[in-house]
Amino acid sequence: MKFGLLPCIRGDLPPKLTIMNLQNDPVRHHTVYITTAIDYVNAAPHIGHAYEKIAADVLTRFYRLNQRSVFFLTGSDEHGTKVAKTASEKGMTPKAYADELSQQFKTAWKQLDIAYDRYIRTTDYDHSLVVAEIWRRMLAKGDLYKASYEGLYCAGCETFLNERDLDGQGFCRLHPNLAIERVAEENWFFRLSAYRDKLKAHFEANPGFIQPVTRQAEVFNWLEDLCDISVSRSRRSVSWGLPVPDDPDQVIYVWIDALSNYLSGAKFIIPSCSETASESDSQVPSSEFYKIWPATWHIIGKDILRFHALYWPAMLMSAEIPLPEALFAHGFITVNAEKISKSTGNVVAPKDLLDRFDLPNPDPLRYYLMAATPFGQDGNFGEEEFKLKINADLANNFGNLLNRTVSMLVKYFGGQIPVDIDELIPLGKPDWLQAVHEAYQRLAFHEVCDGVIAHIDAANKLINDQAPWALFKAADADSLYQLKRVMVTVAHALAQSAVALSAITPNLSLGVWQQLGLHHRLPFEQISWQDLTRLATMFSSSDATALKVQPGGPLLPRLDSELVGASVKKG
RNA sequence: CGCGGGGUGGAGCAGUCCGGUAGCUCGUUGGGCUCAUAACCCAAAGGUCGCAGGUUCAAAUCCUGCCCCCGCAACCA
Repeated sequence: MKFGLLPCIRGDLPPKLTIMNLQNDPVRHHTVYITTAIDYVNAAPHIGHAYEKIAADVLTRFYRLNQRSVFFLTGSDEHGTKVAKTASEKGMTPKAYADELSQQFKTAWKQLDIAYDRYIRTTDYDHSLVVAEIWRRMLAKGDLYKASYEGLYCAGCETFLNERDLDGQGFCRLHPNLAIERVAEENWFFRLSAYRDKLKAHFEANPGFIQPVTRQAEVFNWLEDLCDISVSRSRRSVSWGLPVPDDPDQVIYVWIDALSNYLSGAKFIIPSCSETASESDSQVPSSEFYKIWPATWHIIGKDILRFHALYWPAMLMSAEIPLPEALFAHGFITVNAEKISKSTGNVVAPKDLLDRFDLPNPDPLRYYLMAATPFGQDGNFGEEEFKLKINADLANNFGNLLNRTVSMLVKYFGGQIPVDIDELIPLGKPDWLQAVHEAYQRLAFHEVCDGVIAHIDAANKLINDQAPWALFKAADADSLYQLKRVMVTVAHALAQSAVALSAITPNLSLGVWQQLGLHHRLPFEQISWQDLTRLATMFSSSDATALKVQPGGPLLPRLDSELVGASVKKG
């Protein structure tokens, strides 16, 4: 028996959809709202968690670079049986345990320069108010009903399964070693099936809603047998969770609780000063809410697409709240081609990884994760690949270009960037900046990296072609003028590249900016993407004040082989 | 009829949705340069884009069938 008490109606699938950018409207001044999945606090943060947060952070920094107001939310999911169980094994209260783990996540994100605006915890007070409010709205809409039934409960999935979810022996396909329990209890259900047509209509009207597009067919498949879902548990089976309003024997099911975090994070309810005051004292939603909501991007893992593409929009429709603009489901990464798992011992804290390679800042890790795999596909973090990629792109190309450029500017011009030239030498593809910008908007971060590195390549080639050292040696007027043009062109390319890549490598980009002596003219924090096209004026004769480079040594030391001698695997 | 991902020069990968000279990094071979982080630049070798049909003027890309690989107890994005 399906847990849906209503029959499932099959219907036509939406036609194949094409990608469309809904997020690029330049005239929009509404805040860009970016969220990540909230991490379950039953395990310490690892590189897989970090991957998603880095991507969201990159996107956030990109929008900020474009002078958009951005609100970036991340956080943790802290309710549920597993947390309560682990906490009790450690002799802690669930809350104390969640405090400890969520602090670990916050620390990890700080180490990776994840610049979130709020870290939400599902144990936050305002979140509990939001969940209750959403529940009441869904109830008032008539979309929640109580039903008694006997269902097949899988403790591993923490959910009830359909017959067809079981294998031939009557076990859950995902958890074949766990016995399926026949549970009869009175639970609350959400009338998800009633939203099938509305969801379908929404997908059709908003072809960019589910990204990447390769995921759309999967969602349409699920749409076919959309059934009502159980949204509560009895308190005796799940004690650690938010209570169902006016039904204290029931605890709200994890997804209603977890998904609502996106509303809480957007200040759906701002609690009164006194916690004793009821939320009814406040305006709901708060006056701040629609300054942030709807979400521009929900960045999620491919495993939770179902909940975000179906349950979440239906919940919002039921609660009469506008839907988010888009979801982006990324892939999973393996470590040295192995799935991240405790049993293989390859669960590595991001900080440990930085330490192992003796990295001065998280930029190489951020860069590798963004550059090595198209966002949306599965990827791998391989130590050897990491070392090669970082050395090739960041040390040998980017860092070394800066180093040789600054060195020559010192040697030939006493460190002054010569500004008395008429024009720069054409370099690279004319529209490369535009292409990179467009790649950011598509979350095609690997294209961003490729595009910037290609421009840096072009600058390296220019130096070899023009041989500044020969021009300097020739010392005639024409040669010296050409020498200036070459050096300024390269410095300009470096500056542009640094800014273009700064969403991914904020620390390295700042280093470039400082070494070129640009920081005093235009503080790095104040640069916008629009400045990139005007940057040339800083290097032209129209601006008479000379720029002086500030040599700072190698931007990023090469990763030497002995540093990776130690395996990522830990005993 | 479980679900999903993938098979592109020696290695690792883009490109596939919207068909039109097969691209990148590493490696290999030869050469160049000396400003620079044993770096950088040039050139060369190396691919029947898993197989077989089909559509088309044209297929890595679209359609059909097939083969192979990977993940799916728990931990776990």
